[in-house]
Amino acid sequence: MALSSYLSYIKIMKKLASLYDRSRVPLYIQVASVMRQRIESGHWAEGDKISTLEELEAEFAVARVTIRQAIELLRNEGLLDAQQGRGTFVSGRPRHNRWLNLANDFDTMLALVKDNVIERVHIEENVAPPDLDEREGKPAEKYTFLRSVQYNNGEPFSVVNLYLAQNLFARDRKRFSHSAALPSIVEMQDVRILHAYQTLTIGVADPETANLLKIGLGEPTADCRLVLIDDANTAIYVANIHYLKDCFALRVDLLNKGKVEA
Amino acid sequence: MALSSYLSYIKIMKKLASLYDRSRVPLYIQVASVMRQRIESGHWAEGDKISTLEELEAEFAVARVTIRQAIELLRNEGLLDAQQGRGTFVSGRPRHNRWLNLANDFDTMLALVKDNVIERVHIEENVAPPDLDEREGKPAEKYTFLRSVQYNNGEPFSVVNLYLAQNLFARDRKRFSHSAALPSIVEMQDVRILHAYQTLTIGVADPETANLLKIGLGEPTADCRLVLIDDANTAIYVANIHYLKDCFALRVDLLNKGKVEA
DNA sequence: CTCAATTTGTTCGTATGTATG
DNA sequence: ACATACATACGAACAAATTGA
Repeated sequence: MALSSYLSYIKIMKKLASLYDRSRVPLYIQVASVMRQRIESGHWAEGDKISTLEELEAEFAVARVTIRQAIELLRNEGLLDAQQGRGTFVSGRPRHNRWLNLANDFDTMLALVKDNVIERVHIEENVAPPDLDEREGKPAEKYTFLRSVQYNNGEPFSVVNLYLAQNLFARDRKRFSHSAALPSIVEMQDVRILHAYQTLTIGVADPETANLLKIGLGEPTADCRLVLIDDANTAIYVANIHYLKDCFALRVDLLNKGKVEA
Repeated sequence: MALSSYLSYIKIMKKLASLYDRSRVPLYIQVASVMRQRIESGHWAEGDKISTLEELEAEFAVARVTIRQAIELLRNEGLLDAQQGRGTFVSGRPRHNRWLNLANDFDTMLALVKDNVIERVHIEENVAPPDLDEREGKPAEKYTFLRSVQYNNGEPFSVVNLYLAQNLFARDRKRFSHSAALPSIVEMQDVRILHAYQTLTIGVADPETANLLKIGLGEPTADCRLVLIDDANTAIYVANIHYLKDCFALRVDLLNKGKVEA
């Protein structure tokens, strides 16, 4: 059966060439993500008529029904409005979520943390040290592990997993248990912070984080690791912070030596 | 049929309570993402025996087959090795990709860009200005649009979409067409850059970006926008850069006023 | 007003993928 | 491994609404 095997070859090649082996996420969701981005960025402005189904089919190289599924998703989000015979229109813009400007110097970071509404969801004393990079100083003997959730307008936007040197925690259990740790540490006159290493990467939500932030497992998050080193080269504060991917931006004027713009 | 409607109610509630309505990404992929993260972060170290299927079923609250699908994915990536009767073991770690440290001040940015291997994939002169934020100065009359791809070890890791003021481009077409624009601009003695606004966010790959970076549509990327403002408050350089999510980190010592660590 | 072109909406059949128990 | 249910995706045909000539 030369013909049929040739046909199945075509079919397989088509499959391989498709976008599908690169991500395995349902196609209509991928398409919807891109369209959502176009609306959010203003590339498709509110009130605009977007491309026709036929054009979108061609652009994304998918079937009509798949485009319609994507549009249906965005309709439910209130972003699109499809009208038979007329076209599909942009009916709204996702609420602007980039209200949080991440800190880029210590003072800004402090100011940012001070206003945080936090909820401690877990505290455990005398735990073993977290893994540390070679540049991140030496571990203290014991730590207290604190997990908290930050809220903005009642919505969770970040989860903090903090290892705080046990001796520091013991100095003011009450305060550390109920409010942000950073200001408390800074106020301690005898604690000298020599370094505050911050590392920002893109990660994925593990089950706990996903639950606390109310997002799906494996969805991307902005992961910020903050390590404070004291004058004995001890990592007294090791925080892994997971931010919702949409809630923040990191704005800097590179010519202004790290000063953060408002 | 009171019973059957009750049963379907149960079914629906179970569905709603599941992780599924939060992300719609196939469950086994979500599970695989989390397990991949654990390996990458060292939480599951190479050679370790990971939890049994039963434990994983319980932890993720999914069926056994779903766990096995996730494990199968990671087996194909060479990260896991399942042996009947013995258990499942970590057999490798995803290649360490965080080789790129994003710049946080102008000089570092320049140094970083100078070594870039770029490939221009598109050039178009005399295009209309891009959308500008109110803080991003005034647009020039015309721009040249340049799209390029950056490579590291033959692998693409970022796509740059650059709007360069037309008059600047015209001053050295050849050089701008084949190498990074930033150094060329800095060398122009009569061009004074007053601001270099950088904004980092998490975005999603549109079709062009996905193709150039060889990733799936809608996968997360790190989006860096860089706008240079000259002494006439004109945005002479507007770049939207999409980085692969895994290739970079942004490391800063917050106490060292924006200086970037090596 | 009618006609034709355009555009979205609906449906069928088929194949494959996902998830449970 | 199996049986079941439902989701995803394609292609194609047809229906219904809108627009403008």
